[in-house]
Amino acid sequence: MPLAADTALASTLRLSVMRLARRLRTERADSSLGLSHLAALATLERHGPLTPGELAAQEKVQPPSMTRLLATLVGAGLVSRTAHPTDGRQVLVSISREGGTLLGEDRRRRDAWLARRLRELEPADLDVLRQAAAVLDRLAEQ
Amino acid sequence: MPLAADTALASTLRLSVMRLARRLRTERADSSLGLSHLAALATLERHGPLTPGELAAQEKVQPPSMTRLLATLVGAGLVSRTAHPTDGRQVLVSISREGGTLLGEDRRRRDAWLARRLRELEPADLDVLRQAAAVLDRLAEQ
DNA sequence: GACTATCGTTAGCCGGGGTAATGACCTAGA
DNA sequence: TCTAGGTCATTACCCCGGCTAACGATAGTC
Repeated sequence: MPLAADTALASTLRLSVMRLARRLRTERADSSLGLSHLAALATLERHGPLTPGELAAQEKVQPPSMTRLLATLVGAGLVSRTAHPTDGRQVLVSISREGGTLLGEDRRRRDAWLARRLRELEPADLDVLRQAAAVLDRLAEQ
Repeated sequence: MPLAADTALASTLRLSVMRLARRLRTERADSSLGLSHLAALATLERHGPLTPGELAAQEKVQPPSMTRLLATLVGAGLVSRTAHPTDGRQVLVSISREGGTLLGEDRRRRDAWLARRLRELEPADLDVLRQAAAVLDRLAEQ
């Protein structure tokens, strides 16, 4: 009965993923910036300069929340605001050199913990994870 | 060079897990109770009656936060407070029948989405996930 | 040239986390 | 035995990061 097997797998897989996600999240208890700040920074790095509105949409956050978030980032010198070339209402936000550096460090630090744990696994397990990563991505997409 | 391969895997695996976790989290946009409430409820179901302090420790939360959280749950009739048999300072908190029911429903609802997605995968992919779940658990533990 | 729409921001609310202080109760030592 | 100190839950209060509503400035349109 493949259907019953699927729901059982769904249950255990959900718990496993959430547990590891929580662990990964807490393994970043520093950097003074919240997750949302880092996420916004990462999006800016990926997409290049964006308006606050576009960034808010990307991050699934309301514009006022993004405004406040940007105030923090600008204050820390991690992003900069520039005037929009043609539309006086809009603003362009771009990541600064410092922002890119901080992002890289944070990413490296978070990967470090997981990489250390991975080193304790059997090669066969690593292979499973390698294949699983792709499947997990397919599950999450859309 | 297995070390470089590990850090690359760490990076992609971290992103995959976090992405799926976010997706699973948002696939629960209702039930009026926050994640912390459900987590506390689940812990009570797993461990049986606990004192607020023990529960707070389990949930990695400070006691005052647990007090407030419990106030909500008690108010909703999902848990009940009883006096500690030997220690007058302490309190025992246990999940109620309604709490168990609500927990089951929430779990079922969350599993449903994932189970539906799993049904669209190849059997080989399912096998990978089955093996991966165990490995992910091992990564998260401790 | 006035009217409307859009954009970013400001003002203020709320939930859920934290620390500090409080009160009830237990426990050990004089 | 009773008193001093420790432990537990709770209360009071603050912070952070979401949200909606309201507002000022600028574009676009008739």
